[in-house]
Amino acid sequence: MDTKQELSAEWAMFRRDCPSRTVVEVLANKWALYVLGGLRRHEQPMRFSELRRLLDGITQKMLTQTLRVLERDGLVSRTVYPTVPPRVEYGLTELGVDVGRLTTAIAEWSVEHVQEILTARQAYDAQIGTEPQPVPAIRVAHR
Amino acid sequence: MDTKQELSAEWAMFRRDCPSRTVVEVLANKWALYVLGGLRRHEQPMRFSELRRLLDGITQKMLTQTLRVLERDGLVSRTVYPTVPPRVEYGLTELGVDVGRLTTAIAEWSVEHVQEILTARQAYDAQIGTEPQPVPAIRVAHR
DNA sequence: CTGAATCCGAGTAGATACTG
DNA sequence: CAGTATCTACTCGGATTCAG
Repeated sequence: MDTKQELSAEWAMFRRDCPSRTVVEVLANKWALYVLGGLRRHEQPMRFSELRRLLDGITQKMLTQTLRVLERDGLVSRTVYPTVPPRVEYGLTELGVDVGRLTTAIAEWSVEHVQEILTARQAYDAQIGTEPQPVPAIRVAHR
Repeated sequence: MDTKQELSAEWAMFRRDCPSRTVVEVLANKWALYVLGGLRRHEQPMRFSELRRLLDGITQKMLTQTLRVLERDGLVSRTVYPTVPPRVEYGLTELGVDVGRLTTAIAEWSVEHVQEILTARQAYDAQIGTEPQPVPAIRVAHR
């Protein structure tokens, strides 16, 4: 096959030019994760303002932006009802439901382990400044 | 219990003041996801430069920064060998291995579905500008 | 109600140079 | 080798205003 740098498929995903990176860049985002998680939990389409209320703290701008990106990637569906005032509903596509399992897992894991992590942070922050005891570096041949 | 806005636990994670958000903000990051994924795949501690090579495209600055954050949160362990030249190895803690399952799942899902998503993007981008047919909005009483 | 448009400060990320 | 330290360019995200 390829005579170049033999790169097993399992490692190719770490390469800069792997197209999957563009997908990861969309998913590895706080609001994208919560939008997918919120829609998944609700189990049915939600209106813009409904999502806005659920995702406490998100601005209208970020919600719009996030929804557009997810819609573009085929993870979220957008339905406009030509009424006055306008009514727009957002739901997950099949693909969105699928990846939603994963993003939801991240959010849930965070809830389950938040205490351990907060403790770790305290420990880390505490030993800052108490560490700098420049051990008289042992010399070792470096290969 | 709480007389305030009855909020079932399943929805509390979406609130702005839920501590778990600080964890999600760490995990919902491209490089954090790849660092955890890379260390997990390698199955054994990796040196700084080794990780740098694997995570094609990451700058030394971002790698250092990402590793610090993950170390602070107790997901990554850092071992310094007092040799010359210095040798530092990074590995996953128990907690890191655990969450690594989830972040790896995201990365793998991205690889598996990148084609569908690329197609969705093309479709979305194509119908931009061909859509604006202002349907003569049907008037509907609003509530 | 559902956005689009703008302004703007803060934080992010890259490139580069230097150190133990 | 494994960082730290800068400097800069740029993007993100928030606040505000306006519109269909």
